Amino acid sequence: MRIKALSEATGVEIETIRFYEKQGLLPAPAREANGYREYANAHLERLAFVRHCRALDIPLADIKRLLALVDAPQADCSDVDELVDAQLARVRVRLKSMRALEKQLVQLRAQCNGGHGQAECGILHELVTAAHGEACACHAAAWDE
Amino acid sequence: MRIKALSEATGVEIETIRFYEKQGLLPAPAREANGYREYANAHLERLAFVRHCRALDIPLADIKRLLALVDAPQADCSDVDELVDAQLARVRVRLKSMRALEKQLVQLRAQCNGGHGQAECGILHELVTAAHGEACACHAAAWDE
DNA sequence: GGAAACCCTGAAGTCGCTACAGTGTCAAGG
DNA sequence: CCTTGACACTGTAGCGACTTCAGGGTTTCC
Repeated sequence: MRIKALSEATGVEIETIRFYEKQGLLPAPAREANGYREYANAHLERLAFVRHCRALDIPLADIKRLLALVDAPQADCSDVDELVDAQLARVRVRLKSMRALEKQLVQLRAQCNGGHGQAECGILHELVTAAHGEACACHAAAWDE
Repeated sequence: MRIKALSEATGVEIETIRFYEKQGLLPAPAREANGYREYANAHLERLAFVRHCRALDIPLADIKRLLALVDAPQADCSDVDELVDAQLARVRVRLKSMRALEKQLVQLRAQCNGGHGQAECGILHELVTAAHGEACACHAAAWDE
């Protein structure tokens, strides 16, 4: 199949497919006489694998390592373990901060009680004073000048 | 105060401060005779505002708009509303996908039951077959070579 | 034979920093 | 006087994972 067919079969944009090839995540396919790429099913599977990993937010470098392990006949796969653990840890850290973030935004949003045209916008006011508070509290220095 | 004092007062790295200036988020300060930047309290407050917004993961372009609104005498601030809503929506989308992500990773992690040296790594197997399933199910085309 | 749809390459742009290279300034210590 | 060290400056390149663009070539259909 040609690149467009592969793109449609996997839902991956054409540019991204070429990008993966350049990055060594997808083996360079055979070429037709005119130079067009010609993909086989193996490419489709490998691309699907890459995308599945990306959906798990695994970085490209790590996916490369995983691919090497998939290809390896009988390698010790404790690396895979580690990699997934590391990924899970990263995700949990971000999850935590995103939850905090949502909470703050909800609170902020509540500041605006429809008083739009007014001199003082609740949200802006909140943002400014919160920022001010942080600057003072966290690093109590340099207030002279 | 000089750039280092500002950096310490706000916890923002020096390079980042200069970067914000270049991006137009922080007004260019006065210079000493030797060319060193000389910041006033207004800069500190503005920088704190920017960082507070960044902590809310608001993109720099949006912060720029917020700053314009802070400066505007009596602008209609329904823009602020919209902006915060958009930000909240973005955060919630990401939060949702991160939660799904965590779940998948936990499940994946459970596949590995200590069988490291074996021919089949549970995790790798799972990744490969899951990817395969996706490619078939979602876009049932192009399966003829 | 002309237009539309597809394909190619290589380079640059995105975002929000971070790091570097190369240089200049200034106060304190030997 | 000279050196060391901390601080400052500019401009540019790098990160990750794409996306977009410029400037072409090919195929197919009418």
